[in-house]
Amino acid sequence: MQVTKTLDYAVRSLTYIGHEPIVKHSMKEISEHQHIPLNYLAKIMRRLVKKGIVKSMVGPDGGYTLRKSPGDISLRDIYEAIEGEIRIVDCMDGNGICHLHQTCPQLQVWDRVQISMVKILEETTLEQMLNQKGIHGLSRAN
Amino acid sequence: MQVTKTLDYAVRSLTYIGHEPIVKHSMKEISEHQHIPLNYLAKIMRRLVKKGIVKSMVGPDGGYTLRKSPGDISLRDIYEAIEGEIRIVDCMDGNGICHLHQTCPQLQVWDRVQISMVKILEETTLEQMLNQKGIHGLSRAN
DNA sequence: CATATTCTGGATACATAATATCCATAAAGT
DNA sequence: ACTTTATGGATATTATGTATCCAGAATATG
Repeated sequence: MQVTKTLDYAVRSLTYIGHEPIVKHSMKEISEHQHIPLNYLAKIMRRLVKKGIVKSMVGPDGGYTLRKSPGDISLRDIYEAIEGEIRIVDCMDGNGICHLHQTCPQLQVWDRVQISMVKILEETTLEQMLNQKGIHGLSRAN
Repeated sequence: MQVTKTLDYAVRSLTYIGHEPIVKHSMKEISEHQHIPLNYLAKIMRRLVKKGIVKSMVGPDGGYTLRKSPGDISLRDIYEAIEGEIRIVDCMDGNGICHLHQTCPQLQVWDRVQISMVKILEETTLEQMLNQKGIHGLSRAN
């Protein structure tokens, strides 16, 4: 139940690019500024390209730009580009039927958790994150 | 970002016991009825014992009972017994300082997600789950 | 056209965590 | 004594996340 490093890398790359959405940013540049292993970043960027979140230009002076405006990129978009469809429980087999029990006492709770999470991710845009610098000392639920 | 099988096992065991909270249920019995590998279940039960969620009796006709009433056991209790403190991002090092950036655009969102999740888990008791049989076809956020 | 630069795609290796198994021991009932 | 059941720790197995490598394609520049 944790945010993966990979997703963190993706968000960091996008916020980095998002600060100058028009300028092209090369993988090398992103990698260095955000401390992300270059080769791994390559893999991440491919997924973001494939999902239409960033645009890529090959060749010298190539790099990446945002394809949409920061306000039109939700964290859900990013999440799903990296991790695939959001699904916090994996209790369903191919037929959508749990082979153990016809009735599952847990399903409803996890569903609520997931729905609430999706809602927040959907409401949060890259733009909002870009405007959120300098916020610290948040209350953590310990 | 997924519920682990282990946590699922724990909840299933507890709902199983919770149906007859007074009766002692042996690991063997739970294991068979809930299709959980016996030895693995042993490990899980130990944690639930240690956290005061179930009570154990050794010897013939031994087994487990709930230590508290189902209404007093929250899913958060179970989660934390199994997984430890809830923390969906692991971006903090020992000093609580992110060594990469002084300002993190993501932190606030993940915090919101976590808080909302903790809230739901805290509000949900074992009792509620026990009364939730037969609920199906929930809307999943796809 | 030749060259350097940068992204692409797939294969592969490595690390870490989740899951599972095993065994020797202690507790307790008959 | 003997059987049953939980305990504790060690270890193995598997899956997933993370990282590396390399050959190839696109493209700008001189």
